Amino acid sequence: MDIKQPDQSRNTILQAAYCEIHRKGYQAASIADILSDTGLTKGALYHHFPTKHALGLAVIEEIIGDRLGRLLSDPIRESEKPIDALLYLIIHVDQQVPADYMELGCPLNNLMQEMSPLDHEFKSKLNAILRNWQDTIEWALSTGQAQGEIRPDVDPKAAALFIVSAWEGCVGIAKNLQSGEAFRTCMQQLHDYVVSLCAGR
Amino acid sequence: MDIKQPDQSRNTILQAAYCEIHRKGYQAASIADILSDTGLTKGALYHHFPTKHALGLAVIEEIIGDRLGRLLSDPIRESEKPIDALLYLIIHVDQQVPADYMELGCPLNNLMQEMSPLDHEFKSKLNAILRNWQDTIEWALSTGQAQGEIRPDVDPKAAALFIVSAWEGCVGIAKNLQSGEAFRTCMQQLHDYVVSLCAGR
DNA sequence: AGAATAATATACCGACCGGTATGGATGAGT
DNA sequence: ACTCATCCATACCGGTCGGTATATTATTCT
Repeated sequence: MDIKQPDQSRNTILQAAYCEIHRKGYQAASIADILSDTGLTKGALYHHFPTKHALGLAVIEEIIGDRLGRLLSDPIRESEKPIDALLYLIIHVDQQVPADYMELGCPLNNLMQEMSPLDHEFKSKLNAILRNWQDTIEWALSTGQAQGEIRPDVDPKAAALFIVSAWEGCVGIAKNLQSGEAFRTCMQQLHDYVVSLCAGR
Repeated sequence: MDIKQPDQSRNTILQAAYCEIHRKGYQAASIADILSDTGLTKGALYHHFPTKHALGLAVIEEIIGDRLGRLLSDPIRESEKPIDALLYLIIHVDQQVPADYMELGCPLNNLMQEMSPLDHEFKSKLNAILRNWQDTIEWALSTGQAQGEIRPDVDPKAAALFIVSAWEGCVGIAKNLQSGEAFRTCMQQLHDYVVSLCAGR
């Protein structure tokens, strides 16, 4: 046995669990398979996490929420022209994401589809992430209205809800069709929708 | 034991499997639970279906495809003004569907999300249903163009792909939020998108 | 240095799963 | 009425799952 590194072990398990869950879903992800990739065993896992359920929640909070925020919210929040940032993201998000995302889909959406009707803790944590994303887009639309870019008759909250819904829908359909081509044409249509919310069109 | 009715038994099992899969997903749906609702046993099931896999495929082909076609394609195909039929469906589909659809989501989308990356037979059969739906909407848009309702610069195939994607996205998000309200506002935005494809806007 | 505690490995358990083997009941054909 | 294929129930199997009990090793504290 090597040196014991609790924090690193915990993180190794979290990452492996994330990958396994992303590939197979939460319920089909087996503890044994998660551990086989790492050099660790059940003793380590059940020392850091009381149950598989807790491990799943930790993956959501500490990995998925974090990554999604960094990828989809931060660029918009940090931009002075959030609508431009949003439009840029819609078109170029497929280039900023690991290659397997196309075939495996969005981890957030996958888990929501699988677990939200089954477990209310999963549901609330996943919905918090979704809400955060939606709020960001709503903020972008409101800011766009203040800047005169977005038409004043647009309802930012409703439009933001639709954008995240359509976005996840595009990812899901592209995953089923196993087609990056389909994803891009689909996101191009979403791009056109957002443009249709802009003033002077 | 009662009188033997092979066709009815097969159909009973198919329906029970459909409900169980709709509630829990394919992998989490257990043979025992499927049968417990019906009065039948494994002997009956494995007489009519060689494996759980074959049962799942039969559910897709004989139930899901059928229902989706009846609900979402036939009204459009049979209408003389398909765009109006499409817009009507987008707004009123939530009233034409069993109550549990809101919390359980679309059976087609659920299965696509779960199984398409895992099994190519599931994927191809599910994609065939999706393709059929998309083709219907593409046909509606093309017909709309011929009737002068839809702008000529609209790409019917791309727009149809986006509509089904966004549609499934709306259902999925509404399922996670457990909110019929969210579903309706979301579909209203999809409605507005389709209207934005119409001429004279 | 010694004691206490944290961290990890190993072996094991009961529950459940999909699937099978077998046999009995039913109905159709002759 | 006898045969035979269809239909279905029951008991059982091997395998996998999440989880536990326990022992051992590493670290930290006194």
